[in-house]
Amino acid sequence: MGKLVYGDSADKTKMPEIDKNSFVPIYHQLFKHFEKLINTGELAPGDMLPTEMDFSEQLGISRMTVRRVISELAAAGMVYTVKGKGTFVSEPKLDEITFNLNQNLEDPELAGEVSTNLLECRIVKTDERVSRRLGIATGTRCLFCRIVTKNNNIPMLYKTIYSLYTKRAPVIENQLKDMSLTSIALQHSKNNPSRTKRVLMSSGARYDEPEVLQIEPGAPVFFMTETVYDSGNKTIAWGKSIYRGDKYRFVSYSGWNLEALKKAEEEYDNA
Amino acid sequence: MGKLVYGDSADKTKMPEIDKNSFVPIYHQLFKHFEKLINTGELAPGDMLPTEMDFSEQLGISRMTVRRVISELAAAGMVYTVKGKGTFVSEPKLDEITFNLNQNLEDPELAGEVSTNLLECRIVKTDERVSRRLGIATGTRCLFCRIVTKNNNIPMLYKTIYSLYTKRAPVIENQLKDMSLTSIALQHSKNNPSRTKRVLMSSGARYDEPEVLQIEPGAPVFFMTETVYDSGNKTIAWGKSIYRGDKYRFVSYSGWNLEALKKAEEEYDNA
DNA sequence: TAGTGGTCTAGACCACGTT
DNA sequence: ACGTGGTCTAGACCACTAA
Repeated sequence: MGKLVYGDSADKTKMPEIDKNSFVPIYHQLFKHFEKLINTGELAPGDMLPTEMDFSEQLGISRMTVRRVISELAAAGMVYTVKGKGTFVSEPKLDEITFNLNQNLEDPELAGEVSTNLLECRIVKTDERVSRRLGIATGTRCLFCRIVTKNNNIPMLYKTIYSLYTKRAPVIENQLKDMSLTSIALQHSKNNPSRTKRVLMSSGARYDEPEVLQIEPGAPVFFMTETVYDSGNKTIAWGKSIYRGDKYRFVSYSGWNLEALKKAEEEYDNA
Repeated sequence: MGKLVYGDSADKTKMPEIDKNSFVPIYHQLFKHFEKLINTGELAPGDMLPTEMDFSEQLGISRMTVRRVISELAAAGMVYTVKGKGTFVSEPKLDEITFNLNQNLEDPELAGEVSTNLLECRIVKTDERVSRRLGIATGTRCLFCRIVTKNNNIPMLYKTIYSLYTKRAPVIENQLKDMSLTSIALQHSKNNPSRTKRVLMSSGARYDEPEVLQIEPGAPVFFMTETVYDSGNKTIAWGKSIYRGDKYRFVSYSGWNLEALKKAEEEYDNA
């Protein structure tokens, strides 16, 4: 790896220009400077950054301000610090594979008229099978719904949900549009949801799924279960979602910690 | 939501005890204090925290130290700040669904003897189809491999990869064990990988997949493509992975206190 | 011993929201 | 006018690394 010490004789030329009177905070100017150097490869993985004192002295800014920049770069995964040695450029994390489901629901491919059909919605007393899933006594009152989401009138997603019905709030069909299991649980259970667990599987369409989603039996689908817990670790809702395999795909990008970068930018934009 | 202002008359009783002489940094003690209050629900979403000055004065610590704690809580998503108003406890983000693939590869369910079989591995000149995928000229030299990963001698995962072969490094079979596409690209391409894109789909086994994975044609599988780019946005490797649907499942937790949830489940599973 | 990052202080001034 | 968080300073002392 490069042992290029970015400082040495080239100090002054490599130092960024900081406008202290700008409405843009100093730490943000410095952050952008390093973000660019690292992304363009001018600073390669393994390279050492100038020391905090170098920056402080040569730019005429406080060491604490320099430290803020470095800690934000570290949070973004772009650099790491070693006590007693210095600050170094990280290797990009290429094997961190995380698929975000929410992004996908707003996929441009899915843009168009989105509609939600409530196929069934009623209060049921749980049978043994559902009771076991929810970890509650058989015969407990539950809200039971089956919902299909369509895009340009093509069925895309089929949800079946069970939620404790301890609040006895009225069930309003309009409110169920785009409703997630957590918001349904929030509306109908006295216990507020505080945690969820989701399991994603690959499966073939079965039972009533082919008919509802208008696909062949056995056609590829994503099968996801959701379990919603309250703060006491009690299950208050359970649901399954069937995503048409020919319509949904999950995308993951990795490299530099893009989320942290986005966050930092959003925070700045909001401020 | 709760409008309980945690401060007011109860200030002193609610203030944490800080040991300034502890080897544990003050900011870490304070962070743990709030993490606990928020996880146990003593501080509920919407509640306002004491002001930075309150802490600074009543605990006898610097405001900058208090600010560090708050910024770390904010980075963890537990609180948010509003300029001119105060610091407030966030709602847990229950609908942030992210499936992490790496966790899953170390799934306890998959524990056992893991072996990697190299079905095929040679240098090829790319045909038109592969060239288009890699965005390179037809006939470019590429490393081509087909790998199957077995667990207790049961095939679980079937990978096919293409990587630019510009480095002409020797291909050592031992090194291919547990090798990701990015590390193969790193070894055999002169251009260092800097970004990857992955697409996850639900599919049915086809082509030679049923035979390799010892499953029925059409059986549910996760189908994932990976594309590796260098810093100039050029593709340097491409691969597809077929995960047996009956063996792999992706789990996602969201909300507060994820560690506690996992623990509780493990205890339940063991019981 | 000299240099590095890690923690912490006690102020300063500012922009913003509420009263 | 006042209180809030946001930015920034100019120091201090510490623990760790390396020569």
